[in-house]
Amino acid sequence: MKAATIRDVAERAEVSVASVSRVLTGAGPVTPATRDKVMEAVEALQYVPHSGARSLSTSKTQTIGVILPDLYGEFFSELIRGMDLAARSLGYHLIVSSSHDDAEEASAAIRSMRGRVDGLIVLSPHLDAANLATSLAGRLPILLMNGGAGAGRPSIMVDNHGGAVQAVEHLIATGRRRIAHISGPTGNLEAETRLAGYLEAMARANLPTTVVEGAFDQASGLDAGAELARRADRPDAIFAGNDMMAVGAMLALQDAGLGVPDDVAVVGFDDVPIAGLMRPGLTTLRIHIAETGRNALERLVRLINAAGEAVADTACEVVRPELVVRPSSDPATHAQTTSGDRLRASAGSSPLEGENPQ
Amino acid sequence: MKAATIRDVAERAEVSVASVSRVLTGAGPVTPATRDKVMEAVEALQYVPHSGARSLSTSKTQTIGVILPDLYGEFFSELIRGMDLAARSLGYHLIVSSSHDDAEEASAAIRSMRGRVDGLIVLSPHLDAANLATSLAGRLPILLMNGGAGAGRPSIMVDNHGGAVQAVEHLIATGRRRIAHISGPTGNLEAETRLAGYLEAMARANLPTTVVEGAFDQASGLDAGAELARRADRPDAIFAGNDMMAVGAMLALQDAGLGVPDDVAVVGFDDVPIAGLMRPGLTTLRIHIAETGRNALERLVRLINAAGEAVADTACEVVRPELVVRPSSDPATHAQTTSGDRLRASAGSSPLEGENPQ
DNA sequence: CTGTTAGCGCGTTCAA
DNA sequence: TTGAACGCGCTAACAG
Repeated sequence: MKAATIRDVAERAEVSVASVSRVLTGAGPVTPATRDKVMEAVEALQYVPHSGARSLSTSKTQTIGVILPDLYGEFFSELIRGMDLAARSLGYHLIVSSSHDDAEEASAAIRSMRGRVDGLIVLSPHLDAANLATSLAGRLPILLMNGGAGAGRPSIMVDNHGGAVQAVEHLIATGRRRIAHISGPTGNLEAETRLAGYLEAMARANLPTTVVEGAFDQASGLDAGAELARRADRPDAIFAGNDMMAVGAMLALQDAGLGVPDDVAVVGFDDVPIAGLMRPGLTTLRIHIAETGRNALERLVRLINAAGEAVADTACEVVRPELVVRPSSDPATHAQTTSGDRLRASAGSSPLEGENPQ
Repeated sequence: MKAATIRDVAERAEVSVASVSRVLTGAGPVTPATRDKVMEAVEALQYVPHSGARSLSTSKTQTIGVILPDLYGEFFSELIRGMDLAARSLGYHLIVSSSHDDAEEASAAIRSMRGRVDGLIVLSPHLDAANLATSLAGRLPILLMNGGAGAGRPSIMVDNHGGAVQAVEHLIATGRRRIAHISGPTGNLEAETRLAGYLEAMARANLPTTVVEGAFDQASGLDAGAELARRADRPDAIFAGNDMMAVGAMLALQDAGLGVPDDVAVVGFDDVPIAGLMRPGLTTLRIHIAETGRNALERLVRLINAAGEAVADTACEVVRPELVVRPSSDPATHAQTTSGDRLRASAGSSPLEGENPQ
């Protein structure tokens, strides 16, 4: 009744377990005759190697862990999709662990990964957690995507500052002056860097700043948008710290009877799929999210394969967001986007398209 | 340089490995004195138990595998989010494996899970794969969510037929008569059941049917919507097989200069987050996606814990979708939805809200 | 209460 | 080319 082991196969095939192992792993010399006997037994017994046991003896799990703060929203799901695609093609499995708000939880999650994964990708927007990660992981290869706190460690980060500056400069260039910012939560590195970029660009242009703190989700964007809409010195543009808040803000503005972009322009960050589906389409800073995920995973695998020797890869790779102008900030783009091309482009802009989705 | 093992800890603490194990697992009697010695050594050596090895000896991995066709779109990400939340609170890890278009790929994925997981949740809209799953899994507890092909197996399925009927009846009740359907891809069980529901409801009302096949993604919804908009006998309502296609169709209609819902009403299926964020808000059939995911995981864990004995759980749990009327099908709801309440409700309608999202 | 030992299932030397 | 034996790191019996 129990699942067959390598020993059962060996007995039935009347060979040693070593031969079975050699046949199944493809390594080592094997006579066609014994190979056939083994394969026959494997078929008959419906044998499938126990990957846990294999891992223990090879000390390779062919699994990589992904630690992230949450799984909510399109940003993370796109990222994971890219990672999963890469993992599949490289023969790796993906084990995800989310909902790590604070550093303590995150480090516990990291700890529980030992012996379960060959490497880790850590997305932690909290500085503390990032430090903990590097120390707790021991000799486990780690790739940081924590928003910039991975000095001297292999990492990938988005140029949040540069992106924010681009956003603000775009708004200024299109004639906006009272530009408000809906920031991400305090303590979040990405959020703080984007805020800093906004402040710097505004200062450089000698414009007054307005900041409302959000929480990187739609609801907080809605609240912030509503608040800004009520103000006496209502802004003529809003730069939100991410797309989800931008979407919320846009709805709040519309609900308040304000036109986007006529009364208020809106710019987001990330270019999640929904950004191109909103009406008006949301101007944003495009990160090829899925592709970035794929890239991260591939780099980690490279790191794993080079374990020990080449510690040369200690660089921080920077992803430069690209400004995508859509109607939410520029009425001039309205015309182009009345055809379906925009949606198609939006859906198919990444090399990593899903197949057969439901 | 290598990570410390239980033996290293035992040596340093001057006790046996058994005592170390007892302290760490909490099982078995231990003197406070030895406990302290062990803990000291654990601290000093930064020891973390090797979960792979532990799994091998306990034959429990504390990991469950999720096999799904794709990771694209909000449906799956929401589902996984719910599962992940439940897994965390139950002390389980989640290993996801997607992009299994055909039955062969899916069964390969299932096979590779042996020895790596304690149970499996399989979402396969292909009947073949479902059958394969049940046979390939061996003695591994399995929960099917494949759209209805899990006769006699623990499974959860959505009442796709009933949902489709609800959608059509709603459209008829609001005065629509030329109701077209954008179906999911042929061969997909969910798609076919929803189509059947549409056909049946239309036949019952003595109305002529129009069906355009889509692929459950936005792009195909866009194409289908454009085609329907061009037709001489343009429909006055579209029921799409899922929300993503409904969104695409809505954009195509708007791009064609048609008003939603004035010229054409649109209804989707699933109630993914974006449904409530579209303008107009999309009428749809709500499945509490994340909650369903959580429920699935909890049930599988129950199955795992009862392994062997109670094979009583062989039921097919049915999730009944609930019609959520939004402006895309009913202008009358416009008024209520100009306030932010709708968004908030949409974002917070599930008990499973994410925290600290980015 | 503690230590010794035998597996868990597999890969992998090392002789033969 | 093959097979016997060892070890991966840990838990769980069983003695002491």
